Amino acid sequence: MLTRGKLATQTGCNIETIRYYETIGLIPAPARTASGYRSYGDEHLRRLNFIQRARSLGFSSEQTRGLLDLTEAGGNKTRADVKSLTEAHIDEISQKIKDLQKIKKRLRQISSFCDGSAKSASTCPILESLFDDN
Amino acid sequence: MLTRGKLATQTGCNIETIRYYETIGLIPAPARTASGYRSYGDEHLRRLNFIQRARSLGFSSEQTRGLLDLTEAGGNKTRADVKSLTEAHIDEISQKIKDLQKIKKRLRQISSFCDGSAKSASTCPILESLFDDN
DNA sequence: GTTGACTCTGTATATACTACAGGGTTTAAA
DNA sequence: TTTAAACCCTGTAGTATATACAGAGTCAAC
Repeated sequence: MLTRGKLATQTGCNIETIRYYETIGLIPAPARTASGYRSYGDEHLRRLNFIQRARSLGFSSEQTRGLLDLTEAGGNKTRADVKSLTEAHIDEISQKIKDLQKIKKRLRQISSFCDGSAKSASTCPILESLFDDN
Repeated sequence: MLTRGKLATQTGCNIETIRYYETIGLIPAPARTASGYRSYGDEHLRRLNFIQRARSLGFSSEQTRGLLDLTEAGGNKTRADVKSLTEAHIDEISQKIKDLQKIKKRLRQISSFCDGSAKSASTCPILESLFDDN
């Protein structure tokens, strides 16, 4: 249904990256046309969208594979296995959300401070706080 | 105050990565002892902690530098500049949080499904939904 | 004052892409 | 129907972001 180029366009993924993901086994090798062109379906589209999102959120290829593997535990994983893996991922994601919210809070302070009238940003005392841990 | 090794230990950053960040200018070159050892202070510690966090959240080195630069707009940026940059970062971060929340929601569904009693995970119908966009 | 842990620099390797070259295929206008 | 643009194929090279290692110097403690 989809050529590699169309898959790239629809996902926003670089066309070469799609081939790369195939070589490292992150997306399955698609069917080929008679002339050898790759032919992708909706499954590839959804999978690639998920991979893109996970990568942009700081998950490595291996972590992303781990998330994807939850969906295809081919009989060798029990529900208990999947559950504990899933819980671990949930904890990790919760931490990421917390970290992002911290940064967002700081940025909001910066933004509202910048509503002031001074010309230069260099005198802004709140900026320093971007480094803090709270 | 801190050697490179101690900075590595306290931040969880690989010791070689610290040198790398120095070569690409992500952290400033620290003072040196008489014998040439790097000597880091609290400023380096906080900056490196922030870098680590930002990188783990999917910000590139350049994006991280952009966030850090907000704190040291050396007179050449107006408050309006800083504000619009900051707002853009806030939007980006909000999107990341949304994406993480979506994934987390799906993982929670998986987790609660796995409380069922069947032995194999391969029959779990919810797993498929990990790929969806909602 | 010697040994073990640590640091220095330079360079090599790994991971995750991204780009390019040389050639075949598809599409659509001339 | 030919032919030119646009696309796909493979292989390979380059870039970004680390990480590891080798050989030599430094520090701390026993």
